[in-house]
Amino acid sequence: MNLAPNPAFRSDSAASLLRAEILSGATAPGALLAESAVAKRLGVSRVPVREALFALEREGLVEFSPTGRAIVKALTPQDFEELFVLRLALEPLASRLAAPALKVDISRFEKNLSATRRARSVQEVTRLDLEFHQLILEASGNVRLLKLWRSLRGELELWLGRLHRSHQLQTKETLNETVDAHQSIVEAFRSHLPQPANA
Amino acid sequence: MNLAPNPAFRSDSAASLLRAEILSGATAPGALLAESAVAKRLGVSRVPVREALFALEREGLVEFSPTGRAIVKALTPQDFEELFVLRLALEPLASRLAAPALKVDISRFEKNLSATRRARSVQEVTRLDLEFHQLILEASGNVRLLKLWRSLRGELELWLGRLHRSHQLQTKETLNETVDAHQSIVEAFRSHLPQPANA
DNA sequence: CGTATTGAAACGGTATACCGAATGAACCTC
DNA sequence: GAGGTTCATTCGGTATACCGTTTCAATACG
Repeated sequence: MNLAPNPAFRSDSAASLLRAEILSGATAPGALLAESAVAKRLGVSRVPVREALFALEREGLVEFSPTGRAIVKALTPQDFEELFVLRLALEPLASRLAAPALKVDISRFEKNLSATRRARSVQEVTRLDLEFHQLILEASGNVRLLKLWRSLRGELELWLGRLHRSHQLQTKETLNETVDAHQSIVEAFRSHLPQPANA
Repeated sequence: MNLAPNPAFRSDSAASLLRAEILSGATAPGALLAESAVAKRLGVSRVPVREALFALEREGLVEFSPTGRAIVKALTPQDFEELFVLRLALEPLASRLAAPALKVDISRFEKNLSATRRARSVQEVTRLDLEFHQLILEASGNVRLLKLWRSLRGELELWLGRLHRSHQLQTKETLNETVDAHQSIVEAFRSHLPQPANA
């Protein structure tokens, strides 16, 4: 029997830990992530830490100084503008691609939608919103498009987390707008689908 | 005095060499790029080779097997379709962003355009075409958009190179279509620009 | 003849060590 | 006291070594 092909690489573990720390705000924006220090703290050598930092850079959570130092990304309002423009281009594109070719269960969308209706915190809404759009991206069938979107998702989560911690997100509006928008997308998908034979 | 901040890292050199080999077709699609072998061939250790391979993966020239082996990407027609769809989404977006905010010299575009008119090989046309669009991406001011596009550029070059080597590109049509399209884009930019005060 | 087994070679993930460059603070100069 | 210099420390880039896993071909088995 084949074992799992990936018996928990240390670099993946390191990336997960650092990712959680950054998204939770435990490590401040602009903070230096020195390889040696992180390695000692996580109990591994510098090599897997190095790879974890590269991975986090691809996710947009970390950036490198010209001399190769890894620092926690500090987002500016202009960064948010850029991300918003790109979401507004990529996500509708994914919808157009997914609509005629949708092969996966529409039930996954409905499940997400009802979970969003039951959501009780703004973090939950934003998390489910991102998940909803990721479902669209996956259904688009364009793996490169999904990759591009993923490379933005980390930064979006980073930004939303910081906004939330500074109490600049309003729950009620976010929830209603999100549910309405998702509802209409699901309807559009349903109208393009062949009639389901049964439950 | 400050020296250049980057005195030619071995990992960059390794990436450049491997990139050239892959784009020229010297290393066949699907070929294994074993770290040890490449390291010995280039006269460096495995570490910089490793980083070079990661960089090439971001560029889409290399992909990793589930067990971590790096292989030269083998493109399918579906891959080309995906790339085409994304170009068709990203490049017009960049044009729309660049048109009102264009700050850089329009002369750079004109220089590229006239070089394209003088081009005498299909490789030259495709290279100048990619460069033209990269100028637009840079003028858009959206650095994330430029990054996304860059991550596709490598794969496009890979594909075009292979098409060319199998004689599936026609020079004449490509040239005329490219020049016409670029011409109209430059005109659009010009009409949105303030009148130049002088030369 | 096709299929399972096994064993050696190859490969990737990680640890450790070394080195030059970058950094920042104490020090000196004016 | 402000600005430049020096020097010890820190940090990243690279080389080398070790180990478990994967791979693949030779071999044994049906």
